[in-house]
Amino acid sequence: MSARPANRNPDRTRRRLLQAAVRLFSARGYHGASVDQIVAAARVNKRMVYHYFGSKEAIYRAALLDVYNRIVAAEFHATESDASPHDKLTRLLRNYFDFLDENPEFTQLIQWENAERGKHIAKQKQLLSKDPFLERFRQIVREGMTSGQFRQDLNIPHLLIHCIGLCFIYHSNRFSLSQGLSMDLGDRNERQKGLNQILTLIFEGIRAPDKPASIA
Amino acid sequence: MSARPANRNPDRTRRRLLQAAVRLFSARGYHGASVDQIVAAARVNKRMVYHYFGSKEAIYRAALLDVYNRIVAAEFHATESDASPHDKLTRLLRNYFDFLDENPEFTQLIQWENAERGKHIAKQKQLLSKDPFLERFRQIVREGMTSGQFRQDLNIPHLLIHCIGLCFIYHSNRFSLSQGLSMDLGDRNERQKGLNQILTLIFEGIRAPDKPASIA
Amino acid sequence: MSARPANRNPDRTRRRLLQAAVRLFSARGYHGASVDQIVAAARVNKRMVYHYFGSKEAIYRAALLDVYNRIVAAEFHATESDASPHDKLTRLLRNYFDFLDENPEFTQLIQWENAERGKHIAKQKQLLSKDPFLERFRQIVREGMTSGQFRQDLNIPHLLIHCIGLCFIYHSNRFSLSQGLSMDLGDRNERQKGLNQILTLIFEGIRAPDKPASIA
Amino acid sequence: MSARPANRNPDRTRRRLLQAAVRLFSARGYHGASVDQIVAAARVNKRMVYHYFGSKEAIYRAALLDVYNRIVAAEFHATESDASPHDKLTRLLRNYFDFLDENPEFTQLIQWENAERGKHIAKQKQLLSKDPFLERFRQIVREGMTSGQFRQDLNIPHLLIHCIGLCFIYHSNRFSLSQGLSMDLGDRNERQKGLNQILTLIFEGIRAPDKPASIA
DNA sequence: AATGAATGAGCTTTCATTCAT
DNA sequence: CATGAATGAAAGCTCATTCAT
Repeated sequence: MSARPANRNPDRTRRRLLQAAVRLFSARGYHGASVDQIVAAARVNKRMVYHYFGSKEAIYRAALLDVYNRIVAAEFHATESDASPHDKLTRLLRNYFDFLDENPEFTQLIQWENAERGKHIAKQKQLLSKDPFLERFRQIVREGMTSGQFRQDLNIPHLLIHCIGLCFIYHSNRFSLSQGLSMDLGDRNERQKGLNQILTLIFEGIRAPDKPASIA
Repeated sequence: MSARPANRNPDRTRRRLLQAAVRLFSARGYHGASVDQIVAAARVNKRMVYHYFGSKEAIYRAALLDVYNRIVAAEFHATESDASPHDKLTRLLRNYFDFLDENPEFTQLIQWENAERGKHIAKQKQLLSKDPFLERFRQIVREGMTSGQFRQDLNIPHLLIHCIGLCFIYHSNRFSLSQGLSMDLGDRNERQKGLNQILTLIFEGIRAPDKPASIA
Repeated sequence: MSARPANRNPDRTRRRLLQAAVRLFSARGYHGASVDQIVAAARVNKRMVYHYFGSKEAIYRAALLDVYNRIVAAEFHATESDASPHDKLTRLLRNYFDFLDENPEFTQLIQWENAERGKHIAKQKQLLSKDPFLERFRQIVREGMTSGQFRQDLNIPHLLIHCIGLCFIYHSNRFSLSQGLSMDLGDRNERQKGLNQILTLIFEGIRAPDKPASIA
Repeated sequence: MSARPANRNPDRTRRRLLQAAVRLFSARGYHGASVDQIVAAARVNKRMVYHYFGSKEAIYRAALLDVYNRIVAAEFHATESDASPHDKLTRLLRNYFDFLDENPEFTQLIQWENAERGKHIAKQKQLLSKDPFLERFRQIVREGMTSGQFRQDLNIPHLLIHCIGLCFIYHSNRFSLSQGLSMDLGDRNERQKGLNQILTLIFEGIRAPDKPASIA
């Protein structure tokens, strides 16, 4: 028979903390965001961070895991199995590009994390173990190579890196490029223009030498 | 016959501070590196940071400017004017890729700075005003388009972004990719393998449709 | 059976801080007293200043408010309603003079604050809104004017300033006057001697021209 | 044959420092003004403070002495010897009131110094030894007492304190009074209105009981 | 005479964390 | 489960002062 009926809501408290952590860590990085700011944004007691997560680093890793789960959930699976490798890959890349577009918290946390030389990723074994994008990419490229539509000498892991690089740069270096090139990469139309040329570049770059270009 | 001969050397003091700042800020970012750490690394009195630069943010911007000056100094000019656009571009991209390889402080500071949404770059007007890589890239691609060796429908700014993205990703996302792909992008050989495929990709991707592939 | 029984007492901590702040700020002024000195005097952790008040300036304003509340609490009300205006005013002035005498922290903080051109007072709206001394003074002087015992041409606000000035100077300029006049204004008897002449001065100065002097 | 002809001007340097010190110490007090601010305002090298004065406290005392010299220089002597004590005193008080009005640096430094309990005055023996206002005041009041125009029971030192208090309060408590009385004591007209009533108060207060009021 | 470099102690404030209730 | 008090260390920065030239 407590005086205050039910100010306790463990799920909500934890969820709020995690949301605030994702927001602030992605915006300011590990050192740039303080525990005080997180609990203020989540409007919960500071002690709760230690109750639910244990330390600042732990809640940071939880935030990292949370955004990773978003790309896992994305799955990129909506490709009909009877489409051509070209069409499948087009779709996959568009989906990936759009995912980055729509999930700036993911993009930014990855960038902070790489800037810190993967310090926290290394301690979080679950991470990146089964990125669906990676797996689907491999399958499709192999299929294209087997069917003879793609070049035979492709190094798939590096090609994957190239695709990621082509998409990622629009977010990771958005500010320095915008300033250096006097254009606004914050504009979505500009980014979509970039994506279209990325697709041309990739497909011209990987199609088998004797195959015609746009048939595939 | 002074007791301590090493005293009183303003140039050296300033240089040491800047070096230490470049090193620490590139490794840990603005919030991750403290003034105390910088002066300890530079082995000068803390007060000197404020004497020579005025604030932590000011020495950070000085560090940013310093690494920018390195890419300006690189110039990438060693291309013979009678070479083909293909050869020129190959050389330029190799030089750029190698520059990133050999200047991790540049690469990382750019990454931290973009992670902070270009907060400090915006205040430092000198920055990126005349990146030599940009200019040379434009010239060469225009030449290739004019001579008919490159496609006519290329969007040059975005193509530049693509090239930068293809090179940058090997450094910017090195740690998350290494973990996700179970390969070591810290290995230079691996990166050079990537660069070779980048060149293929680019030149297949941009050459004019009816031109043969490897002649250019 | 706790080891240290004195722990964990928020009221006491806040109270101690405020007391120490009043003491030190009144003795040394805003810039002359440091947070370190205040927490040392209060024997609490330095962090608590920011926990309870937020900043040095905020605890200074709290100290200012605290001493103001003392003069509000004084009220100066012990005047019988059937006494003459002369007697009432005598009593009021004696009470005010004695209040300044017994509350050097009030006197000094007001002086510091005026020396700083009222910088902090301006931000603290609660201050001085209803000083009881002011109100009672107005009432009594009006009564004396209405009854014809005081001059009709009195400017009440300025008369109030004069009374305050006559009392305040014994504290505000105590040190420069003591030195210049070779007398010790720190001596209470000396001050009471001054008060007696103040009363003569005031009542001779304000009584109606045709009224006899010492009857009233 | 020095390279720089004559950047040396010891008098000017010292004068600049002293001016800046008077300005800043009167505005912010001893602890509120820093040596850095003073040399910045004086636009001279910081070392010069120690060259010409020796320490921060020494230049503060020099500033104190400088403003004291201003009241010494004022002298308040322009009273014709054949005027009545009443007229002489009127003139003296007006001059003093106006002096305070026109020398806020004097007024404020005295206030800071008293707020610090005369800490520095005590070390500066020259100060206040021969304040001309004090001496002239004594003479005039004695003359009025001897001639029978002023009361015989006046305590001259305290009367002097009263006069100073009546004048000083308009400056020393200007800010707290302005707020408490909802009037602007920064306005010169308002202050002159106060001065007029001060004169009435004083002369009514001190004139001999049987003498008519306004003849003198 | 004058300069600017250099210093160590101290400033106000914020950090991540733990304790008591 | 939840709260707010409490802590010591460290943050960025300024202090008055001295040294070398």
